[in-house]
Amino acid sequence: MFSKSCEYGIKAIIYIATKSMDGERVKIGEVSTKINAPEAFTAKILTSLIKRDILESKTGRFGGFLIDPKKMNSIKVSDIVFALDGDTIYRGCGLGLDECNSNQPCPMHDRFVKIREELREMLETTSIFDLASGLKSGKTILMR
Amino acid sequence: MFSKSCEYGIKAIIYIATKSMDGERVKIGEVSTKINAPEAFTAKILTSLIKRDILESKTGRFGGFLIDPKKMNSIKVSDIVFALDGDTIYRGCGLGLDECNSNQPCPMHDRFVKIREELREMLETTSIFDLASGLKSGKTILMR
DNA sequence: TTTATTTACGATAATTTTGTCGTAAAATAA
DNA sequence: TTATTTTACGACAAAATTATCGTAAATAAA
Repeated sequence: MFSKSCEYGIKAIIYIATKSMDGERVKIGEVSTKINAPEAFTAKILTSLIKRDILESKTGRFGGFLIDPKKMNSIKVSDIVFALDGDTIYRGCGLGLDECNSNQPCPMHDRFVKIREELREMLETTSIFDLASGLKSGKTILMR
Repeated sequence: MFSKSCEYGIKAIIYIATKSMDGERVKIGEVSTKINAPEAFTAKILTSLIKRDILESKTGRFGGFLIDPKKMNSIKVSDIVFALDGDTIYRGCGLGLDECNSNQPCPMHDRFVKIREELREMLETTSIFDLASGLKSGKTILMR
């Protein structure tokens, strides 16, 4: 479904958000440990999410990553997915045709549109706050 | 969503099915041309689908690929997807956790289950006959 | 049996994705 | 200013996916 980068990115953001709720910055080593992902790879992904304004960082002592709590409700999972995987998951043809629409549909077009729209709707209405709250309360986990 | 192999595999099966409806065998060159895929790669994919009993082939003159018309209703898209991509699309965690279920869910588990179940249902109820009929009647296309 | 045709198979290659490493740059405190 | 800590960045490496190629095996016609 999603690339590894995207899976790691979503998990990292959720984890950092729980910490930011308490006003704590997180260092990359802690993030990668908690989401069970390679440290350097995670760092690279976070850098690209910073460029998309999804989180902030600070270098140097007492530095680390954080997410502005005021933004947690407006940042949606779809924003992270779009930043890391682009929009093929919403817009692309399920069978890989360059152009596929209701005028010139691939054999699975109508069936796919239904699923994709639900997926898009789900990702666009699920906020970082929603997901971080579940993790913080212990209802959900990021690794087993 | 699906791997390239899977996209090619589904398209190839649909195309071969339309020909088999007319009792015609198809050669690999024609298949790859009609689905806009590399010939040798397509051949390899079809070989693995033959091993899964989804289609048949015959070597030599007047050889080629065919799908038993009697099977077209019982072969579902899910069978092709499972043969080529496995079952991670139905069973895997959206965030890549090795174990993720309602007892120990990832933050997106419940939301994902809903989408995945619909996807699974769709793939398991869509037959090769359904898709080949649409293509044969000109309602749908395999390349632009 | 010989020849022509077509798929089967295994080795190899190219590309993309995933992952690693070393060093630069920034921030802070002493 | 200097030392320490932490992210930023770019080059590089490994692994997985996608794609190609040569030859073997099968089939059938001549």
